Amino acid sequence: MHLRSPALPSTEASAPALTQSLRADNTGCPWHDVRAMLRKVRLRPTRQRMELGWLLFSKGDRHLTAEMLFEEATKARVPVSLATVYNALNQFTEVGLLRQVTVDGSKTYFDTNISAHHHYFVEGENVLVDIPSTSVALGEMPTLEGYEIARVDVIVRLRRKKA
Amino acid sequence: MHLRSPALPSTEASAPALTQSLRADNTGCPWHDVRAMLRKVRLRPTRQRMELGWLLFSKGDRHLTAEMLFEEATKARVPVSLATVYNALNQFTEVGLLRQVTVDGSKTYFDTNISAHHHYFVEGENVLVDIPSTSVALGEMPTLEGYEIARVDVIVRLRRKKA
DNA sequence: ATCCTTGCAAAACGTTTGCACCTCA
DNA sequence: TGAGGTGCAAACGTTTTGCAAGGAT
Repeated sequence: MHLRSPALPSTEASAPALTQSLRADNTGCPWHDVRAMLRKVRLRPTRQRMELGWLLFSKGDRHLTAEMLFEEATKARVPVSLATVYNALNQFTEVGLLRQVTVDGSKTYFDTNISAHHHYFVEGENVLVDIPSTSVALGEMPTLEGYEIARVDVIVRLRRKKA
Repeated sequence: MHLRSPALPSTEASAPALTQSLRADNTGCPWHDVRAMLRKVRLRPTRQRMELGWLLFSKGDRHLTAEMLFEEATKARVPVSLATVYNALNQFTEVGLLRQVTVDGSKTYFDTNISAHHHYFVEGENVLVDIPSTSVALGEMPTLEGYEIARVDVIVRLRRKKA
């Protein structure tokens, strides 16, 4: 899975996520960055979290499932168990380093881009692509009394146009 | 689960879904309606599908999981297996009588309101509430070349405001 | 020294499927 | 009667958890 369509803009080529918000202090040394990042959110900089953090945040904005990250770690000869990948992803999400994107109920995607934005989801290919937040104008959103808006998720489901 | 908050508008009180689109031919006799509905979509009007259709569509717009519908059937002394509930919900969705709403990856909700609209999701309570389509103004939506928009899902996540 | 994290395997969860029996047209 | 639906239990894929061993401060 995770086929990248030629028609889709590259989502992996934007500015490294390490330079964003919580993940500031970019000095050019990735190891230092991930360590600083982990310190900032009060997670012990263990070898596994460092490696996973590096895999996640050194390549721009990404949309990964636990399985994808696990495979990537395996290919990169980073010894880590799947359970630890799940743990790390959940912990990173809890402290706001990642954002969960729910798209079809079967798989959970984690987005390294934690700024306000929405998503294309390409049906059949199961690829998530960011929509720049400026492209979507949400009108005023009526809130229910006693409640406040925690987040607004917009998913634009695309299908390949038939010629 | 499925707690209904007093602050939320009743979602079960709108016009019976049976009167909508595919589910037209409302003559006031529910059994006749469900039977007609099933005939229209070429599904055999078996006892289970009739009962489930009745439970689903005779109470206005609803957001149910398979488990919820199964419980409801059980309480109503309708003998049906969970597998059959899943089958029926999936078949109803395939033929356009229901719409699936994915909200958090763990459970799949089925919405009896198949017209264009979006949802509130109340965190913690796990309740879905329709947002009238007129309340949300989506700006122009850039499509990717070679693709067309299949659907746009908007989920406004609400949390209880702390006093 | 203490608490936290890891890895593994097993459990949990929602959902789907295989198959014998039943039922609707 | 025959295509198709049902029920049960077992299989499934994803995610979580319990626990013993290892690592961080």
